[in-house]
Amino acid sequence: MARTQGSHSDITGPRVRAAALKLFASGGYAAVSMRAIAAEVGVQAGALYNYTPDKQSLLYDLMAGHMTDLLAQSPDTSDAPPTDQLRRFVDFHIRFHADRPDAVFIAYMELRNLSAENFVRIEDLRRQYEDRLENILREGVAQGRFDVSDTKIGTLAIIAMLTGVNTWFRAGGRLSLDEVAGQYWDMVRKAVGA
Amino acid sequence: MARTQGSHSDITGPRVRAAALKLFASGGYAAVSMRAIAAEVGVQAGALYNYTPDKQSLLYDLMAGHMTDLLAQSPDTSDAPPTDQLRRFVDFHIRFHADRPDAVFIAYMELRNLSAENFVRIEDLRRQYEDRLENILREGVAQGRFDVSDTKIGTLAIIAMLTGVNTWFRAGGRLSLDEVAGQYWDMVRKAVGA
DNA sequence: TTTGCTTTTGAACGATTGTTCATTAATTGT
DNA sequence: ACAATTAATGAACAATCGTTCAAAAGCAAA
Repeated sequence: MARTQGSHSDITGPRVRAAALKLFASGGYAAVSMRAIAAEVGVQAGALYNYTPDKQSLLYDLMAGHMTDLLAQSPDTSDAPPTDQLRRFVDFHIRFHADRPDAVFIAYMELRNLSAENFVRIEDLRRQYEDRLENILREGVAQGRFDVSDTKIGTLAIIAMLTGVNTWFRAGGRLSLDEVAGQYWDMVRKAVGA
Repeated sequence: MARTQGSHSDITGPRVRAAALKLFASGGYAAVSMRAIAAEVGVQAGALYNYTPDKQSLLYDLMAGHMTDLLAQSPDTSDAPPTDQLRRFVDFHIRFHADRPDAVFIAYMELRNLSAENFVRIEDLRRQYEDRLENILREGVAQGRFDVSDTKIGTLAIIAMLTGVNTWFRAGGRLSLDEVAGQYWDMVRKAVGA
């Protein structure tokens, strides 16, 4: 056998990325073989190389795509009051991350499996995202609305706290996403003294 | 060659665990071979099996040891006021984790590489630790000293925030551990309304 | 229907994996 | 000095790894 009935790159390509996302998230990049990804898609391992030059690029593309989406969709609220900006940031972060747990998991867990060049690219995107929150905190402090003694620490503390939601939140559980977002906003608001 | 000069299980055993800790933390369990661990120790791969039945046990023993230490050393403050208990918990958590970044990293990142039975054992230890914080929050709420609408969420949010310190804190950096611990306590105190 | 292009197979490559074990050397106890 | 025990070697095992590629088969346009 060779080419199979109904095979088409427009279909197989996305399925390869979806399979890699799912398996990398559940098993870890190093523990997932190209043959396992191929089996999830329903092809032989060799066919994957029509869609990625190698395994490393498959990981990098998933992570870069995720971080790019994060930056593209994060709200631009630069003319609103700092407290409103912060509230919208918290709400966006929780909802964006709750929507794509696999991509979030990979973006946090597989950094060490990136090549050196790919690592700095991803870290740059992450820093850009953190800077958006830090700018909000700085503006709030400058306007005397927030009480944060070190905005860098505040930024990292808030992001760690918010991203931690992904370790336990499951849709359909005890709490709705609205309730979770509301309670985290309450804690963040109090923590920055707003 | 066979047994080497000066070789002794009391020396090699700890070195095997130390090498595994270091390499698992930097490269990830799945990406580190038994031969790489052996090379770090300075022996051949076969010699490792005098100290562990298999690679999986090596990982489990490291994680179980870490979690057991965490529980054994966490302060028992059950007769102090909730605010004091929380302050001591925050301080302990930050310092304990800052002291052993490799073990912390493994305990959070390698859960999925545990066998099913080992996973539930480690998760049980983690839940015990979280329960200690939640009991503090509950007591504070019951006494009207804390304002936390859901103590389970509050527990997970605080632990995520505190453990996040390990992703960026390095001894000798811009901030001392005292300063970091102080600022996190400030944020936690405000977040729970104490 | 023929032609050219796209997509996949399936076998093969050398390298590496975790683990076992007979052998050998160093150490310890008498 | 000798015997018993401990600790390491190094070769070997089957399995699996990422990747390549000629061959084959489906598809689209003429």
